[in-house]
Amino acid sequence: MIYQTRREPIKMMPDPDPKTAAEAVMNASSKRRALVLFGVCSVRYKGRATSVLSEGERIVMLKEDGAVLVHQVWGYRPVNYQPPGSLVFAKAKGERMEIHASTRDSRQTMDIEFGRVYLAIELNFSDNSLIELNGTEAQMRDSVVYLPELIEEGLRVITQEFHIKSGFVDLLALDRNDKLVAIEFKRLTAKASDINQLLAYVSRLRAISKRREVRGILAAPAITKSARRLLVESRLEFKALDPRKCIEIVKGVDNNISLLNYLGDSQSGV
Amino acid sequence: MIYQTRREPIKMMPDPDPKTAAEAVMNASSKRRALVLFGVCSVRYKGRATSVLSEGERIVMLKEDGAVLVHQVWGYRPVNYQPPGSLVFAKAKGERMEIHASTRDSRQTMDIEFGRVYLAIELNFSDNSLIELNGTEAQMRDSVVYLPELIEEGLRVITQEFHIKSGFVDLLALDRNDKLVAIEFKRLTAKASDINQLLAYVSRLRAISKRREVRGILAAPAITKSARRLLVESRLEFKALDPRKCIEIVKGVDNNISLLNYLGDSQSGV
DNA sequence: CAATGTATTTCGGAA
DNA sequence: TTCCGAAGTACATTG
Repeated sequence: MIYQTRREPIKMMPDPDPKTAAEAVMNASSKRRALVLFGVCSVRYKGRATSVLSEGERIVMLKEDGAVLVHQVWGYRPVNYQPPGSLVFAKAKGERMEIHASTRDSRQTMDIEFGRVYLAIELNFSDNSLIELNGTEAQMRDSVVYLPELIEEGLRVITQEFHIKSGFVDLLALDRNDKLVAIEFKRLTAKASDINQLLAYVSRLRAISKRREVRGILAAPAITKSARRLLVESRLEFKALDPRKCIEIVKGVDNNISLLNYLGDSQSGV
Repeated sequence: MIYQTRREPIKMMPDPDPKTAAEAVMNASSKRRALVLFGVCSVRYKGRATSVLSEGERIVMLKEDGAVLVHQVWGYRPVNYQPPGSLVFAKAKGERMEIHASTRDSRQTMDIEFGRVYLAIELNFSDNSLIELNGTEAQMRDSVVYLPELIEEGLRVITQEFHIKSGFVDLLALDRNDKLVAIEFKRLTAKASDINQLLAYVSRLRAISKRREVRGILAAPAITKSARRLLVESRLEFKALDPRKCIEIVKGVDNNISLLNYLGDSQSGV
């Protein structure tokens, strides 16, 4: 007979003294478990840049993969952090508890000094799910591969992610007049830097393929006014394309739905 | 006589039922307090893209400014989120608790469904500190403004953040031969896209200032091999400049230390 | 408000 | 490993 111990998903340690808190950190780290701390701390970082954050009440997350995040009670980003793969140490120092985290190459180090820990929570969490994301730039590209008419009639795709010195061209195609077409996709409103990117690719392609004329098309849901001016001036083209509408096309192909249905929806008389 | 209630920085609610958990969320939200939840949840997002994340044990942070972060026990980034300024609602639904967060324009919505909440913590935190960051790109630029010799002898700065159609030129200067010099700073190893960016600015400047010759200098701690090839081919120049070394120069100027000290350090016989 | 570029960017993918 | 560009990017800054 096997007695299965009931897994405790969270282990709470309220108001630990510095020594207990330090042990909790070292213990969680060695077991590769996540630990969340609530308390008063200051933070120093030294690495690609340096930073100082004076004392305040914060949330500190030590993750299973060695990532360390210091969160304030506002904002999307951690105010301080160490990337995944960091090594974590902790020790009590009088009335304070210090956490030291460094990347394996020790080029980046972060030091958190807790003047007070209100609560420490060790997590024995199970989570095998990965997020499924739709509406990406890659799906915009795929939808045009499946349905080149989304850009224009008579377009034939040659290749994707074509490597040239200046970078990767999202999509390379030939138009009905056999001109080479470089297409750059953007999920969001296209701006000046996006035009520059496309222009660099087109210039490069023109240098490579001197025989053939080269067109450049930016496919995005919208474009800023100044970016459009730059685009027109650079003799590039814009094609409105919404990433959300591209999802159903990619999904439709995945589900073996006939492409003709989509053609029927988007184009009359095809 | 005033009786000051002792502020409770954290309020723990272990193992709340769905109704209690929903009330905790609504309550924290109305008081503009942060709330952290530990439990089993699934997440759906619909907005600029769409995403589905199936059930798993996670940490959910509802921040004072309306930001909502769903963290897995690994990784730097939240697996799902809503940006600051979001509106948060919660309700019990049978044995489950649902949190709905949407941006004010309701263009982005996230739904979190909790099958179980192990623990909810309301935070009454005080944190007035802002991070002080050093070694930024802006400081690289400033250090060259103060000490143009960092790039080359005889350089005279004209202006910073010069707006042209293609974007902003970090620094515009004249060299000893009165040629126009566009300088682009990068904190990290420069890559192909950075060369393209500089090249776009230089081309634009050449179009504007037809009289004067225009040089383009990329100042960064390092450059990738292929980026260097592209740079040389584009007749642009590279100048090694470490953002960490720029800090002391900017700081030195702030502290009224004579620039000559630095010149003495970095250049012999000046 | 729109527009632009940085970020201790992180992250994944391809050569 | 190096290198590249996307990101539900967020964020600050400037016109």
